[in-house]
Amino acid sequence: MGKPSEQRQEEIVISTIDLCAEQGVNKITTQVIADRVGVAQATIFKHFKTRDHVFEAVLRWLSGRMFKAVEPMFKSEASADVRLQNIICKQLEFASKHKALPRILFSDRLHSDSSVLKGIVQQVMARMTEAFTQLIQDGMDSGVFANQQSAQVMAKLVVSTMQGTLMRWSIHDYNFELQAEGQALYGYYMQALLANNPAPWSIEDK
Amino acid sequence: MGKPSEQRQEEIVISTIDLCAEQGVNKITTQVIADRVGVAQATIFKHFKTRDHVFEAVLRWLSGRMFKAVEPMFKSEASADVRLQNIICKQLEFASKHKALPRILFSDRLHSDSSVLKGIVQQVMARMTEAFTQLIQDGMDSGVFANQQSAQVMAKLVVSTMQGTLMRWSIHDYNFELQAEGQALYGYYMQALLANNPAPWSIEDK
DNA sequence: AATAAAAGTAATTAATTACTTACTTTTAAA
DNA sequence: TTTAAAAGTAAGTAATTAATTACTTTTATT
Repeated sequence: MGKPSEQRQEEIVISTIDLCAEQGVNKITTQVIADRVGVAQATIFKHFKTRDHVFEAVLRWLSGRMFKAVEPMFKSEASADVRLQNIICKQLEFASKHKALPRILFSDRLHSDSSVLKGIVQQVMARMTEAFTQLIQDGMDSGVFANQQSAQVMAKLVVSTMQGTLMRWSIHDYNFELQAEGQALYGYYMQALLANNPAPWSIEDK
Repeated sequence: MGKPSEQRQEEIVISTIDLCAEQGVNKITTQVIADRVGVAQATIFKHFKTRDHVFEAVLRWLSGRMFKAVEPMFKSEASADVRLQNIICKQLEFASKHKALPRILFSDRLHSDSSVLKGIVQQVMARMTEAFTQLIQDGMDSGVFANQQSAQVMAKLVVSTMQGTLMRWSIHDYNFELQAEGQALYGYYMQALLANNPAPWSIEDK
C-alpha cells in the first residue's frame, strides 16, 4: 500500500511549505505539489480531502513548530525584559527561516470570509497575545517594566509590530535582514516599557 | 460611443473597490465587476487591457486618495506630536472607510513576485516612511521628541504598527474599532518618543 | 499463500474565467 | 447629414485545475 499515510502526509505538508516559500500560495496547485513529492496528482487526494485541507495542515505544522520554539522561553527563569527580547528574536528567526509563513499570512485565501485558515491564525494570535500580556504583566509586577498602562495593549503592540514587519519584509521581496530590522524596532517599545523607570538603561542594537 | 472612457473607467474602479471591500480580491472576476457596473463582461476589456490593470488603477486610486487626505497634515503648522497624532488618526479613518485597502494589501496577487501592485505599494510605503522620518526628525530638532535614536527607525515602527494593526483587523473580520485600537497603540510609541525628554539624565545618541 | 485494506495511478470531468472575435450601436465632429 | 472612431455586446475560445472514477499495485496480517 505504498508509504504509510502519516509519512506521506508529512511529505506533502513539507513539500507544500517549501513550494509556498518559493512561489507563494496561489501558484501551488495540487499538480505542483504532487510533482514535488514525486507522486501522481490524484494521490494527494488519497491523503487530504481537499486542497484546502493541505494548507490547513501546513498552517498547523508551522504554528505548531513556532509554539514549540517559543513557548519554553515564556516560562524561562530570566527577567521579563530578557525573555521578551529572546522571544521576539526567536520569532523573527523562525519567520526568516520560513518564508512560507508570511506568504500564507498574506494570501487572500486566508483572509477570505469563513476561511478555516483564518480561524487557525486567530487562535495563534490570541494565544500569543495572551502569553505576551502575561509576560509583560509579570514584568510590571516585578518592577522591570513601568506599569502606567495596560499590559494587554502593549502585547498587542508587540504582535502588531511583528506582523507589520513581516508585511514590510514580504513587500520588499524578503531582501532586508528581518532579524536586524525587528530588533531595531524592539529597542523602541522597550523604551516605552521602561519609560519613567528610574534607571538610565541605554538600549543598544544587537 | 456610450459613456466616455474616463468616466466609465472610474465607474469600474469604484465598483471594483466596493466589491473588494465586500468580498475580497480573489472572488472579483471581470464578470462580477461588469455586473456591478451594469455592462457586458467584454466591455471591461474596452477600458482596461487586462484584469490586473483594473486592480492597478484601483490601488492608484486608493493611494492617491490617501495621500490627498494625509499630505497636507504633514505640512501643517501644528507641533510634531500633534501632527503625528492627527496623521495616524486620519490614516486609520481612511482605512476603516476602505476595507478594500487591507483586502488588496493582504492578497497574494499583490505579494506575488514581480507584481505591479507590489511596486506601487513599495512606493507608497517608501514615501510614507520618508514623510514620517522628516516629521519625527522635525520633532527632535524642535525638542518635542527625544532624539536619542534614529528618526527613520521610529518611522518604520509607525508604519509597521499601522500595517500590523490592519492585518489584525482583517484577521478579526473587521469587527473591532480600528481607530480606537490604533490610537491606543499610538499612546505607546508616543511614550517611546517623549521618553526621557524632560528627564534630568540624558542618554547619548547611538 | 491468501486477502483485504490502503496506496497508487492514468484518464477524465466539470467548472471556472481571462481574454478574443466579429459584429452593432452610439456619439461627437466635419 | 455623413462618418469614423469609440463604446458596447453576444457568443465564443482556450487554458487552468480541483476533484472523481475505475482500475492496479503494494503491504501488513492471518
